Amino acid sequence: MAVAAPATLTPRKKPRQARSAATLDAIFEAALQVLLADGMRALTTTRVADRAGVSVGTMYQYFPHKQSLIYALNERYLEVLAGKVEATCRAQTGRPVADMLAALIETYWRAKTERADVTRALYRSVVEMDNEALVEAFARRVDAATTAMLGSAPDATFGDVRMVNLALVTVIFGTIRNAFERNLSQAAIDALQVELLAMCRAYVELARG
Amino acid sequence: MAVAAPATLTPRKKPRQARSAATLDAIFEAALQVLLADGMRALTTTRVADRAGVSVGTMYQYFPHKQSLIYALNERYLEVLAGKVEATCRAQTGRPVADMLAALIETYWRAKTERADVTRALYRSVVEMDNEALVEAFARRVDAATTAMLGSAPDATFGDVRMVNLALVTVIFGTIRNAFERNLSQAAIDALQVELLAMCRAYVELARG
DNA sequence: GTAATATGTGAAGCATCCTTCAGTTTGAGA
DNA sequence: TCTCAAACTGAAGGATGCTTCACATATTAC
Repeated sequence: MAVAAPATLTPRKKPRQARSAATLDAIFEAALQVLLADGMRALTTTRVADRAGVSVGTMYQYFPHKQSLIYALNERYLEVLAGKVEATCRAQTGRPVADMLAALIETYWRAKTERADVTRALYRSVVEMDNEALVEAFARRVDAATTAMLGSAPDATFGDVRMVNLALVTVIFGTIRNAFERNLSQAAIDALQVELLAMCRAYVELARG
Repeated sequence: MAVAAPATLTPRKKPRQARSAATLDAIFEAALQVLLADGMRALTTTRVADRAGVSVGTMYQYFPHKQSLIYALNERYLEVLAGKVEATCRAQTGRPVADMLAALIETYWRAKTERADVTRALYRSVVEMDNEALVEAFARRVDAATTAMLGSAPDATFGDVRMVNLALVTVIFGTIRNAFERNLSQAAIDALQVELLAMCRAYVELARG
């Protein structure tokens, strides 16, 4: 992420020995597991530390407070997600718009599906803490990648690429999140993906010069 | 809402005198204000009671615990929202699909815009507490209304109305929520609404028999 | 006017949980 | 091997906040 994390949310120190790097990983993993198993409510410092097999004190050597742990957790997740989207955009540069759309939707959809539970759990933690800046930065990064991709399409030139891009990105991401928050059957979800793609393609058909 | 609220979330008693009805209103209003001003974090029983001008004990006469208060708050909000959507659907019965879509989007969009702050604050409270059942019921209620509306269109018959409806509803609601969670300029938001409508219309054009 | 019921009060109990720190263990370099 | 810094420990401090209950006040019914 390109955001300079607020000073208060910055980790206390970086690991210097292999041992402590492992500890840090264990803490992250434990936090995620607790979040998954028992939700945000149960995400207490003691519980995370216990599951990570370390003491609370250790956690406080890396994070000045609980919130910074959660912040870091989200940072990690969004980093990976943004990376995936960017990779897709790079791979689709110069290809037909219809392909771009399919690839973008597929990437995002799969990222959510693969670990729908993690997605949901983390999303809750984002809401609870004030991590809007993180999400904002993620959005900007993705916007840049998709706008560039769309601009490179050989079979379409848009009057206002930025507008078309905003519309597509908002619709796609919003729809996918909405789809996963309702407890739909797998069949319904799959069908929805197809419809979403159809809708985006129809829209682009209209919008291209 | 059609959900039978879980026993643990049911209010303790119903007001019998005008006095206590006013108290209840004050409590709801206070909870909303606290939520708006300082977020979920600050929503403590004492703070809500203070702002409502009653004592904590009074709150506990109506709600068995904090969570049930928040549950009731969301119930109220979703009730109003669902009512608006249903009204729109009724009004649009038998009209051209294009009009239906415009009306549905307009209704939902306006409901969110009117009090975007309330919407956001409440949404957070929904996520934090486990009020998924409430949201689920809301979704079903809206689904029923919109499906009926779509089925009544004179200028379109759909192979699978339920599928088309699911797609439209998911896209529209998802997009709108996503739009309001990013801090977009008013201009961008307005433009997005237009694009969303265009997209939905293009989709329906494809989907109708 | 009086009894019965509804409504309201708020200090105190109880539980939870974040955070610190003085002290111990482990690892790296000389 | 020895020394120093890094890493780790976990009991205890301190703060917050939910919930209760014995009591006070207001309203209604008779």
